[in-house]
Amino acid sequence: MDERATSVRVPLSRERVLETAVALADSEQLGSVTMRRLASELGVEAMSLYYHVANKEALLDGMMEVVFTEILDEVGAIPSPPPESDWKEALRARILTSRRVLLRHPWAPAVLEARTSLSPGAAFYFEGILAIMREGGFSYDLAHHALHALGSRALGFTQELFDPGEPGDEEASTDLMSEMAVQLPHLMGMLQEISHEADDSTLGWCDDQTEFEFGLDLLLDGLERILENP
Amino acid sequence: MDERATSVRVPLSRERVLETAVALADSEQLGSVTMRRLASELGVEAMSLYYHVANKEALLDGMMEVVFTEILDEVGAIPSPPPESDWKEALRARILTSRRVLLRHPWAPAVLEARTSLSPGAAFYFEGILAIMREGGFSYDLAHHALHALGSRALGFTQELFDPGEPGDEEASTDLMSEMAVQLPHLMGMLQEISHEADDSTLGWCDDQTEFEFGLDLLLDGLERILENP
DNA sequence: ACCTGAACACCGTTCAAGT
DNA sequence: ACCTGAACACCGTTCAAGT
Repeated sequence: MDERATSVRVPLSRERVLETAVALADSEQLGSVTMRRLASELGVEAMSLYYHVANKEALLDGMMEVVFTEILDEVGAIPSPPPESDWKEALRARILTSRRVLLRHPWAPAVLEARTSLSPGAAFYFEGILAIMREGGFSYDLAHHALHALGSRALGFTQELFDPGEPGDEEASTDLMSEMAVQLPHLMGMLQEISHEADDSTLGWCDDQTEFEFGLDLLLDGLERILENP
Repeated sequence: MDERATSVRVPLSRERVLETAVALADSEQLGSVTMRRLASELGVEAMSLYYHVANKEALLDGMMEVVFTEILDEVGAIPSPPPESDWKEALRARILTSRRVLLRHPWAPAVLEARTSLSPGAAFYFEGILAIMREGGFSYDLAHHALHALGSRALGFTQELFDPGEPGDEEASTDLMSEMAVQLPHLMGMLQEISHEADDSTLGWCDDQTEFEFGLDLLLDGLERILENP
């Protein structure tokens, strides 16, 4: 039950610190990862962490390296693109693989956006993306534009700007609803139509995976057009 | 010089609190907006703020409402699209206007992404976007896909995942550089080519505005194709 | 080499109290 | 009605000290 009860105390190490931090963020949330809480999870005092990690920023960087290692592992499992192969399919597969890993670490996108410098793990990931693009005939210039256009989609995520929540939820005050319908007719129209369709969809209200792939394919198709008619 | 020296103390109000908070985040950074700091900026004790604002979360929501009011003001200044007009141009103009406002409030995207519920200001903004799409012949279903595909681009921003920094900066250790060139040939190739081109570009290293418009047009053109060949 | 206790300078927030 | 002082439970981090 209690790890701290084991007779031989496992000594701390940078890896153990980072992996415990990742597990903590996974099972609770990023906010739960404080130096004190993480230390207690490891059966140790907060200050001991500073022996293995420079400060909290370094801790977050280290957590991201753990995630990138996972991504690169899974992406490496994909057979590298056969020569002259379909760059679009290769990119799609790599990106959706990265997405699958990030879905296991929902806190990672927020950390990633806060970091400004390019970490080694990220560099290797983008190296792979660029290799596929070059193989597919992209100039460095087009590849550069493509990376910006994809943005976080190149890593398999987009941030939802809002969560429409359950329709008709929270009191469902008909007054408020009808007032909204008057002031926001199109928004209400869309929400109603979408919520109706949710009935025959499998993944509920807004199927994020479907939406992600829709946007991704829109961009990939657009890049293909530019590539073919420069 | 010092507002607190004026004989008549301007009483606090929700508006004054929110506007001061926005100004503080603009001139410094979001991290500078603490209850204590904001209070001292207003010549008041931290606890006084709680009379006008429920808590820090409500303060951030209020700050976003200030920003959305600005966006809606500027967007309203654009003549609403003449009937049967070009939806693509109308969308583009609206989105680039929102972007111009957000560039004045660089902290706003981060706050927006942290919030989960749809604020009134955001609702009105998206209502306008949807109205243009519907006018242009979008079904609610396509409009819904389009909103997801655009993501934060609908509001005029994308988050840069990393800042490549000055090339050859930070010691410019040729050892490190040549090692990177071996392990990351495509990434280095792209960065070198891009940095060369920066010389005849006006906006420096990576012209964000150009990149933003490139990605935006890729998506708008893609949507147009879907609309015309359903 | 590795871990710790005490302390510092910060947070957001409460509560009872002042005018 | 509006503002405040003192206090609480948290942060990350330092530093000198223990083994």
